Amino acid sequence: MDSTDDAPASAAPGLQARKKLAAMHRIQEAALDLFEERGFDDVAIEEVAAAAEVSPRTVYRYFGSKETLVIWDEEDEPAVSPLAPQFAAEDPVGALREAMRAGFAALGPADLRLMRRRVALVYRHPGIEAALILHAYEKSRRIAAAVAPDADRALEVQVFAHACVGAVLGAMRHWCLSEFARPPYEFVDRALTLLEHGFTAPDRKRAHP
Amino acid sequence: MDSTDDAPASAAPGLQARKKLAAMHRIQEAALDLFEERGFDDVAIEEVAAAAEVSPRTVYRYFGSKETLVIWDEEDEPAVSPLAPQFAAEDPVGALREAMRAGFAALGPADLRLMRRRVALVYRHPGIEAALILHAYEKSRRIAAAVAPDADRALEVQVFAHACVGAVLGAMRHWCLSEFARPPYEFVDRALTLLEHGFTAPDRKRAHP
DNA sequence: TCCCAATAAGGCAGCCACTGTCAAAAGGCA
DNA sequence: TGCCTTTTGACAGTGGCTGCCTTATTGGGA
Repeated sequence: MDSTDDAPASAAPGLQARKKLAAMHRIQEAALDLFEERGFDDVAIEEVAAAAEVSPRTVYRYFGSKETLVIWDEEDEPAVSPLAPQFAAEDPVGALREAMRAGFAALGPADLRLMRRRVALVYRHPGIEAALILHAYEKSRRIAAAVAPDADRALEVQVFAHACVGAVLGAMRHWCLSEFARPPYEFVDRALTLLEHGFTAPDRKRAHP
Repeated sequence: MDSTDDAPASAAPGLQARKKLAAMHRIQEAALDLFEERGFDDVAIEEVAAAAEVSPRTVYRYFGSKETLVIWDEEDEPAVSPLAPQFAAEDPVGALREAMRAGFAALGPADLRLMRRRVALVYRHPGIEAALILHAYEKSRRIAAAVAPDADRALEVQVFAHACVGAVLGAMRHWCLSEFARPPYEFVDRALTLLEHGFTAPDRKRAHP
């Protein structure tokens, strides 16, 4: 049905799809406002819906869960498949690093501000964090399955994927803990460098080199 | 009731604590039975409580959430602090490997059977998996904070901790996917070996292109 | 042995996340 | 304009989870 969009498939998302996307942004904005003001647990979906001027049912239809209101990212969905071939390359960590660098570089100031708000909420509420980690794990496993469909390497590739998720989420967490003092890519870069070198003896990298 | 443990608690867990632990085991057993029979989503806490002959309120008091009925492990709690000094050693992956090996070796056949049931349920239901991942992440962060309280190494240690969690969970997942054909430690061992070597070019380990 | 504090368990009422269903509305096409 | 597809909203219901209060159960002292 909608998968093979008509003539202007790639560049034209369709009219209704745009309206839906605009509504999602409006709903997420309203949700973040309320969550920051009164806390995630003390805001009912009904209030978010009222603030965004849609019905509660529509909020659930679009987002599926309360946590998704925070972790949803428009750029997140189409980025799955084109990433896969990158990881089949010689240097998968380098590919991920480059993808993250490009991703952050493409963000405008408004996008970055939005991401900060979302990250801050994620690490203030374990339930949201759990949803984010699971989301990242599943996404990484989809990529892993695309890279290595054969069974004997599946474990290795998946462990690598999980490690990447752990590295990126750890970086995001420390970006948040540092109160966003430095650009997020620096944290990701440090985390990924660690993955490359392996963990034989991380204590060697102690205070005085 | 089967409270046959009238013997004085040797290690000082207290009498009531023992009764509570016995009840928790009984409740978890009843929950696993029902979840396996009819699926996690189609079993209400009320039914679990009835099967275990306690009140629903007590189930929540003991476990806090429905997912915890599956992921709870008696051995899980005291194992936090004694693990920390191990990781400060020269070879943290080796320390984890040894801890896991010893942990699995200490399991009796009944324990192993219980773990298989729990793992199978975890990977059949994303919500339970999310709870388990979050639990593992938080535990790993507690250990990480104990190992490296200083701020500048915090990111590195946390990334390492997350990577370990990803490796172990990936191993558990493939243990489950293999239908528990081989001992679980083999999967953990393979996953941890990967962490040691780093991810500079895992494709080099390919079968034969 | 009995009684009394302290703690744990049960019962009850309620909130709210989430879902299925169906009717109303909006948009596209002749 | 009228028909048809898709989308949205309203309603009702399920069940996870919590706070509050009452009722057992336990342990200790007179």
